[in-house]
This record gives sequence, structure tokens and C-alpha cells, in this order.
Amino acid sequence: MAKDKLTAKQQQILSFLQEFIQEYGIPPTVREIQRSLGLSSTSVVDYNLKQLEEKGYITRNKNISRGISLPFKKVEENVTTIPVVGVIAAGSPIEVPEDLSDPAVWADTIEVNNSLLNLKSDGLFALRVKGHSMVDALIDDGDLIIMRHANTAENGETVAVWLEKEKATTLKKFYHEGDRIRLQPANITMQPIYVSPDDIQIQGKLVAVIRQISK
DNA sequence: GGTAAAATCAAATCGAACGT
DNA sequence: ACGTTCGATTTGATTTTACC
Repeated sequence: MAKDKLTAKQQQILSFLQEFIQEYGIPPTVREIQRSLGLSSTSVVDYNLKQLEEKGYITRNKNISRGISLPFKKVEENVTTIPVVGVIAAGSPIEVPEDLSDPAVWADTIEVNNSLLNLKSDGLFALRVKGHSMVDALIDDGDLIIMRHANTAENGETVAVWLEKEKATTLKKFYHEGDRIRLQPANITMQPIYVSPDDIQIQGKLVAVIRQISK
């Protein structure tokens, strides 16, 4: 696996590093990191920096002040990093977090080589599918779906929809029929849901499906 | 058999000293 | 001023033990 998991603290340090370098052009000192995280010892910072270094997130120059550097952007030019923000399932309540830029809400991320998918990278997020309501659209339990943020949809598009009454998000095909909306499961055994446009909020459109067949 | 309490072990943190 | 190291301490998770 490409990515080792980071602890919350390491995430904090990493994003602080990124912001600091972004702002001042130079990396912060150990003590500045310490202060910003409210720690009482620099050794904690050192400890976590070592962890980060081992996992390949940073590089450190020994003997030099401000010797931390980020190995040029984990995200290389031809790779798009997409946050996996949660699980989507017909019927059960799932929040799609608003602030996708906050790493804290990411369950995980996936990296997709741009040559595999013809994508604009902005507004993308991914969800793990739970349930079988979309089997006839080649989406089944356990699949990873890549979505793009959107507030509107055309008829026939597959969208993630927030159902105001159920307080849930679900994946369905979208059809606007007169003054109501039909949310059609792509599963012959399941019935469509009819809702008023006021009761739903479109979260995003389906962009791609990733299915793992075996390990 | 099931579980709460106790023991154990590793990871994380601290505070201070030391090195450049 | 800044980075590094080290022993002691705390915290958290895991395993073992003891008891009903």
C-alpha cells in the first residue's frame, strides 16, 4: 500500500508545514510547530517529524535550522488525489461533508492517474457504495464511486441526492417529471422514489466507478 | 461461558539537558 | 536561537486472570 496512515497529530503538523511554507516561503522551526499545536515539548514535534519522514511525507536536513522540506507535492502533475468522504447507501443517513478541503473529514484518499480518467480535478470526491440499488447501472455493493459536486442534474444522470425528509443521502438516477422528481434505483426489484424538488438537494453527479473484483 | 478487573506492552508525551 | 537526545511518565490498547 502506498500510504501509511497518519495520526491526527501528524496530519496537523503536515498541514501546518504546508501553510507555513505557503505563507512565508521557508519552513518553520520545531518550536514554532510546537507552539502552534500547543505542545509543551519540542521532542513531541521531533518525534512526529521522524514519523512523517519515515512515511515519506517530509524530508529533513540535519544540522540545519528550518531543515524541513516537503518532497515536492505528494500530488504529482499527472495524478489526481480524490478524498474518499464516506459511504453512500440507500436508506441510511450519510453526511456528505461540506468542507472537502479539510483532511480531518477524509476517511481516506485515492490517487487516480489522469491518463485513466479524463477528468477535471476540481470538485471531485469519492464514496464507497453500500447496498445493491444500482446493480443495473454497473454499481454494486463495495464499489468506489467518483463523484463531482453539482447542484443540478439532467434527466437520466446518476446522482447522489440528499433527502430532506429522510435525512439521508442516496444514489439514484435522476428524472424530472413535471413538478416532481423521480429517483430511480437501477435495480429491477426496487421501486422508484418520488419527491418534490423542495425536498432534495443534489450533492453530486457520478463520474466514474471503480470496482475491485478480487484481491 | 462471559466479563470485569488486573497486568502488560507499546506508543506518545514531557521536561530538561545538551549540542551546534 | 534552534535542533536533538534521553529517562521518566502518561496514555491506550491488548492480553491475561479471576470471578460469577
